[in-house]
Amino acid sequence: MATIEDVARLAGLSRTTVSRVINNHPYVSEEKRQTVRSAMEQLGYVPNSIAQRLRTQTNETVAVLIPRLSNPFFSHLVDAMEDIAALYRFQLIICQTKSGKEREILYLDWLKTRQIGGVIFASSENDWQDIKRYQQYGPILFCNEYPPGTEAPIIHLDQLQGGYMGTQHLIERGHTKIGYCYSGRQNTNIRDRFKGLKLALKDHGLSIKEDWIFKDAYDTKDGGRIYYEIMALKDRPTAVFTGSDEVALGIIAEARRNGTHVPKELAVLGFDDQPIAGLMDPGISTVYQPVKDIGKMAMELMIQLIRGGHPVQQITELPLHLIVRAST
Amino acid sequence: MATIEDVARLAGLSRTTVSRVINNHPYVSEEKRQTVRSAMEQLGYVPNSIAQRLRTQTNETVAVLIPRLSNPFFSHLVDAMEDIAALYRFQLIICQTKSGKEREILYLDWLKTRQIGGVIFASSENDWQDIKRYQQYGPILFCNEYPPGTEAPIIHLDQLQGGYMGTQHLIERGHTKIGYCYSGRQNTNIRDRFKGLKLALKDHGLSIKEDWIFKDAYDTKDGGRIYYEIMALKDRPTAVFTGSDEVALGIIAEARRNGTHVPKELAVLGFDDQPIAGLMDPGISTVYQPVKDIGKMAMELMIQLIRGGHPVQQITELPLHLIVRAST
DNA sequence: CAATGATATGGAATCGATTTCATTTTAGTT
DNA sequence: AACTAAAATGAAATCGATTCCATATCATTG
Repeated sequence: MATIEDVARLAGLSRTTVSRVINNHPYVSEEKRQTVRSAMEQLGYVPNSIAQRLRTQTNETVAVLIPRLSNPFFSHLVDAMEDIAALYRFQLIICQTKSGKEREILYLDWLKTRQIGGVIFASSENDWQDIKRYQQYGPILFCNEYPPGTEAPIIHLDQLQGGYMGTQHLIERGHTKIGYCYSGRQNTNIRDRFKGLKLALKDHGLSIKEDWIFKDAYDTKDGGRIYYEIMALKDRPTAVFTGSDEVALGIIAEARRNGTHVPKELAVLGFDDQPIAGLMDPGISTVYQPVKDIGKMAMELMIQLIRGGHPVQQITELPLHLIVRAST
Repeated sequence: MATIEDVARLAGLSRTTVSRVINNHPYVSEEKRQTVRSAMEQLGYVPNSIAQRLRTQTNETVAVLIPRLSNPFFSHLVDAMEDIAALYRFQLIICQTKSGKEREILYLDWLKTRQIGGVIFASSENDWQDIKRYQQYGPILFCNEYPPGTEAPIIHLDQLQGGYMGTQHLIERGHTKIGYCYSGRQNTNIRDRFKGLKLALKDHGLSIKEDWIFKDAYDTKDGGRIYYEIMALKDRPTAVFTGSDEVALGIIAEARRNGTHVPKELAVLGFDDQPIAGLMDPGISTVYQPVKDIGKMAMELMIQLIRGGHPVQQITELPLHLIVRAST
């Protein structure tokens, strides 16, 4: 591998001049510039970016922490982030935390050892106080989810508004007995969404029964189980606000198998607007989250911060959109 | 940020000794070892890995080139790769090529500039000759797809066997008029799969009509269109082997809407075994690809190569599995 | 007791770039 | 022609580690 030294020698000039040519600095005569260029060409020289990073103390790599990539929400989020990163020639490192506290810290340590320039949390299990101490090593920001008390830039979706909007839609369709499913995990997003639901109910003089709240709702299988749990109730909800399209799909599939009409006997509202939602028959009404938008915004901001911007404790909140199909 | 120099000064020892402690080298007395340890502790010192990389000329980061992350096949593949990378404390960099030749080369240049230690191609648009020249800068291997003539390690799925197996299944179900859909792109995988189909037909004294080959089949929408194309034919296939579950889903959905019975009037075989395949009613028969397995194997091999293994021109081929549901 | 090998430690070179500072050359002004 | 500012160039320091080589101490052995 040719080094800057080799180029300098071949060109009969100093390393300084070669460096100036590489970095397009002024005060190099056109003649020498050409000499250097051809020497670089001849040797197939490219600057060693590790050496550059060490010298300039910059690191144009961003780590993104997500629970797992096979979750479509996160793969779409990272997809959008990578587009922006590539645009600025930044590198994007994938870190799957598997929702583990220790894994998160493991990846944060990469910030400490200067392996990466900044960290975007797309989900987080640790408390803010434990993450905070890493801020001194580089910019940290949150996209989508964030721990309570976060003192760092946050770009997220207005889950409260999403919960409110979805619930209001069900109420407008004439439902007064509305059920709710959620994963059972407690994070800001899930909490806010539930707050939105309760707020909408309250604003319309309604409330939710304890029996109508279903936990551990992650996938289609859970949806199937929840269908039976609903049917087993004496006082049943006539509509369910599920936390995900998968769960909605599970409920709808089981309902069909058992001859329960959707939405007449049971209305089902999904969340996410994943491809399946539009393809099912009946199509699943759902709440669309502008994932790509927050992904792009987060990466844009991160790049600015790494390039020397000042981290402002700013909160950006994007609205969710209701997509009405046939299931409600 | 504390440097090794600071630690040495505080401990009253040389940088050499501190380095020896960091790297667990012998010939350091237990006493000094403790002195160094506590100095490191006191200063909150961690070695700068950029400096380490420069000095040791090692780079424990791997770039994975995929068309796009929102394609579930690739997000699952990368998921598996990241698990292994994390295990060895390697970094995984995501590179979405958007199936663009130039983008591929852009990322390959990162190998040249030493930003990354090795590259895994999960798909590739460039010819082998154009990729070959980058081998001198670090290990390159192919996982899933590869250009003809590749002289690098390949880990892939036996698409020929997959095509054969799927076709044989349809023949066993009594079909003699079998249609085929594919993306229209030409890569080794798609070609091999088609070869498998033709081979199975030939072995049973059958053949395919030009009219029964449908191109530009990427998603559900295309599936819908293809359904009508099939129905418009005078001499119709009674079964279709689609290149993806999405396309199969599109055909099935449109068939149902038009009262065409699946599988009686038209049998549909998918590919990939994506979650929807099992959830649909009727469930989609499909060909399952052990994606996680090739992902893990590829990353294991890459790490060995980066650690100084000898790249052998080896080809690892994993079999596909048939999953029979209700659509065939 | 001298010779030898194992253990411990540090000085200085090195990895491959950028940048400061000093020096020389050129161009412009009076 | 003399003077000054701008342009061009290079020597050497620097980023933060590792490692080669030299040297010093210690224990062991014949």
